[in-house]
Amino acid sequence: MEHELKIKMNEKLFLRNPEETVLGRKIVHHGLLLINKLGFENFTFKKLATEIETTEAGIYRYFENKHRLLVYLITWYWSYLEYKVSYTINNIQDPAIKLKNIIRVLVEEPRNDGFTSEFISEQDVYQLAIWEGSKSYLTRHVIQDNQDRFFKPYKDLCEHIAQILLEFNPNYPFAHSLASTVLEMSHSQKFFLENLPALTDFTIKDKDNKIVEFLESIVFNSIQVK
Amino acid sequence: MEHELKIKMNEKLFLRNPEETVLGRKIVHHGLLLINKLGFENFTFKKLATEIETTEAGIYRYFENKHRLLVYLITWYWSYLEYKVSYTINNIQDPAIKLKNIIRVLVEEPRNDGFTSEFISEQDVYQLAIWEGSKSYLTRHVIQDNQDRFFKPYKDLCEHIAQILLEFNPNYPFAHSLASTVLEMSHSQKFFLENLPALTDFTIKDKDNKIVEFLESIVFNSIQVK
DNA sequence: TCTTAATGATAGTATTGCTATCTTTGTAAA
DNA sequence: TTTACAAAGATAGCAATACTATCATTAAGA
Repeated sequence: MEHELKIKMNEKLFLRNPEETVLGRKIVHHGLLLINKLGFENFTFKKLATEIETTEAGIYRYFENKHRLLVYLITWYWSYLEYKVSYTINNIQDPAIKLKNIIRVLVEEPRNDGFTSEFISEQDVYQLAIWEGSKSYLTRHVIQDNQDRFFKPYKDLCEHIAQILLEFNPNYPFAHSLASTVLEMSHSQKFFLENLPALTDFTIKDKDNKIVEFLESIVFNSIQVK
Repeated sequence: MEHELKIKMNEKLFLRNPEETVLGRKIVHHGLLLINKLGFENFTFKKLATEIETTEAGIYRYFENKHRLLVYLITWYWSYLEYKVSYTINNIQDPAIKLKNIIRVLVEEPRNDGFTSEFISEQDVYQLAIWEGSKSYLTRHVIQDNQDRFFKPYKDLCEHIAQILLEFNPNYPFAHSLASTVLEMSHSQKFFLENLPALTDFTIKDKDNKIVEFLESIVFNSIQVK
């Protein structure tokens, strides 16, 4: 039995819910592919419209602008990750094992593992998160976007991880910062490895194992009770 | 006696060296201010031209496009940081003290401390690094830009810090990744603190001390010889 | 004084980032 | 079965962006 993952998206992210129509799903699906192909800066609604054989105006009926589409996709990813994290640590008692599982989930490129949504591919949205994730909040309207709760999935995920860090060591004073550090670095180190390898100690051959080791070492050495 | 800091910029970053002319320096100086004011996405050469009472075409004679100007400013910042790092640890033997000094230099907002260039304000370029720094490399042309050595100052700085980490513990296997983590986090955590505080454990009141503590704890717990 | 580099002034073009309007189509209630 | 209504298609248009090109003017240096 497949478990279709249904993520409740923030309604302020769109003008018309893209999940509900064929065109909407095409916009999200091909939007993701096209941003990944061109990079966010070179991506336009015009190009997407051509790709899916609709009109620019048609896309604007769903999303106010391309940044909203980006945030839509990235928040989907965070929600998806949060679900995956909850799922993988379910029934585990030992916070150390929980944390190890979480780090592995963060670092490993997702496979099609049954969480899949119909129209958002986990692999693709993971690549998007690596390349474009921080552009979702590095804007002048971050405060307003935050008030509109666009970053709630990210903050929830961070909070979740922070709570497990505190479960391990209730006196650790930087649980949230350490959680956001691990989240950010799981993307950055991967980007660096592939594009600016001098900023890391990994090689493509290492696959994900060394990044996992690195993040584990940071986490456990930090929260260890002395 | 003032020590004017002269940073040798990568020549591929510009079409005409902006340091050498009044207009060039105005472009860099006011470009920095205007990107900080508007955010990089909303910044245009047209707006900058109006600001400094020249023409768009005039600016294009110096920089191929606004991204090159961004990279120019950000690499200036990295070079400046590298200089500052070298300066602050000069004559210090103990790698632990070196590292503490470096972390403080990374986290503390620069004051006018005599390293100042004539036309680039350290405070402003520091704000730029926090808000727009990662956009300098999060592009589809990162590989080409890297081949053109645009990121050499960043990599040098990372290498420098990595070497000191290894001085402390020659067996630590993730010196470069830890160095880039500290570099990235010194910006991210600051951005989060000011804009998405739920991702941190700091408050504005804490000033920089807590971020310093946090980064110190990560670094020293990681590299400690067991 | 001549030369040349830098700047200014102006124009133009393709693309981007939208908004507006009008028509067609497909479904669903009356 | 007609009606009606929402979604999508088609088309137009407009201001801003991201450039490039050309020609005139100025300023400094040889």
